[in-house]
Amino acid sequence: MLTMRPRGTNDIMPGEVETWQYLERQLRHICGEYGYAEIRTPIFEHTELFLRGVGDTTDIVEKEMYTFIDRGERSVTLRPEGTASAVRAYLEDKLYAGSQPVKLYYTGPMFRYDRPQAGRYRQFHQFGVEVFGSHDPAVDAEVIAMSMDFYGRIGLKNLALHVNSVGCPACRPHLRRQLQDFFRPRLASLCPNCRERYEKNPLRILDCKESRCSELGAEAPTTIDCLCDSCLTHFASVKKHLDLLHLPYIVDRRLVRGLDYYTHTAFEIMAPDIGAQSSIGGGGRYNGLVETCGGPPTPGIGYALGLERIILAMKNQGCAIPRSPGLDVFVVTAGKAAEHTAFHLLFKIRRAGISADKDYLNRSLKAQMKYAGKAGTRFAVIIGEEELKSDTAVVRDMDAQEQATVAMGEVIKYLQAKMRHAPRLP
RNA sequence: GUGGGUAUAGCUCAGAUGGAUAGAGCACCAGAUUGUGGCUCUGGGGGUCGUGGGUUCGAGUCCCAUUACCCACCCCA
Repeated sequence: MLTMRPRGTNDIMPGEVETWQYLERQLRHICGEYGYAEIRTPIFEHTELFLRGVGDTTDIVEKEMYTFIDRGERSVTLRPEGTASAVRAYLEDKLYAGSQPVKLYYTGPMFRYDRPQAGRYRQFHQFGVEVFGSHDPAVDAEVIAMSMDFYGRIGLKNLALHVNSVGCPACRPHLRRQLQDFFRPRLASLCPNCRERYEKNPLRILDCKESRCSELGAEAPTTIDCLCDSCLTHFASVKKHLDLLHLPYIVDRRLVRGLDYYTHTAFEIMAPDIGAQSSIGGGGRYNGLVETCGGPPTPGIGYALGLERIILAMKNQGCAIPRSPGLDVFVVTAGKAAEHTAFHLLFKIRRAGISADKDYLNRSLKAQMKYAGKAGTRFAVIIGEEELKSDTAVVRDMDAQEQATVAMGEVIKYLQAKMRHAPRLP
């Protein structure tokens, strides 16, 4: 146990972490372009926030939360998603009092106690955005388009964008009644799960993956059939705005999504070839959530994407993932006498803004060269007895296999000139 | 929470029907006429065979349990 990480968690090691940094860089960049500001909320919150915010009949709350009692006997929970915290912060820090809309983004680890599987972990990482304070369907389209824009920039292809409207408090009861009327005679044929859903949340039956249920549900009235006029208008406008951007989408009448707080627009992005957990992002509008959490009636919309699944999809699609460049310089010593001079030079090189390292294992010249070569270092700066005597250093270009003897005082200038005239190829 | 598969060196894996000092490739380290990397050659260090029980004269190999990983259900990112 001592040397094993907890189930469903991952170490992101050198070699892999560069991919994460790359994605985080791209995400921050795109947020800047779209006018979203970063928010950093705690990784744990009072349990009641998620009970209220996520919905206490959801799977997340019913069986997936990491909840514990702290030393002050408060029940706290490792966040299973990001929206609830954003809403809490919006209220606690009174962002509703400032200019609207408020456009936020966040990224970081989320926690759900679930059985690990391809693309599913107990600690996983999400990036998400939330927009508070606007009813405008164009915002729905912006949020959707922003996610699609991001996927495109990192080179993901063959994605399917599913959109739907799940209605509002005005049309939900109507839909609920229609669905119950429809399923009542077929109740016996539904899976046990869906028999429960019939009472608690018949909408979710449409989302069931059991083949029997989905066959039965094929003829069922869907959310779209029961939408009120304002919902229909809103949905039409969202689609119109997506059309304006030439964003292809599939109207998926069966798309419901598992969190209770969604109203109006719901959407999900699916990637092929990453296993059964094919959703790489999703979101929707949650006009009632802020009020549910004790705030003023405030419209909101957001989405979240899973970084692990994005990376999985990128690997499977062969997307280019930038590698970190090697060191610029490795300072090599031949003989112990040169150690002091080498150490001093190493720091002068670094202070000049050139990345550099040296051997700390007392290795032979040959071994140091080998190490430098393997690490992809651009230059070796070699100091031995002869160089000490003449106050010089040998600067070797590892790729070009050329070297020159340079006066010690000129080494940095020489390196800078070399790097300027022949920048390293990626 | 349910089901299936896997677990042997740092990595990828060999090790029929139980009986060698448990192997290979890659990686790592050191050498190849004593100050120079990537190729080649030679040599070397490394494994309580996931863990704990059991069967047996004898278990990496069979049985049970346990843990982890992989995959699927479920759900979702």
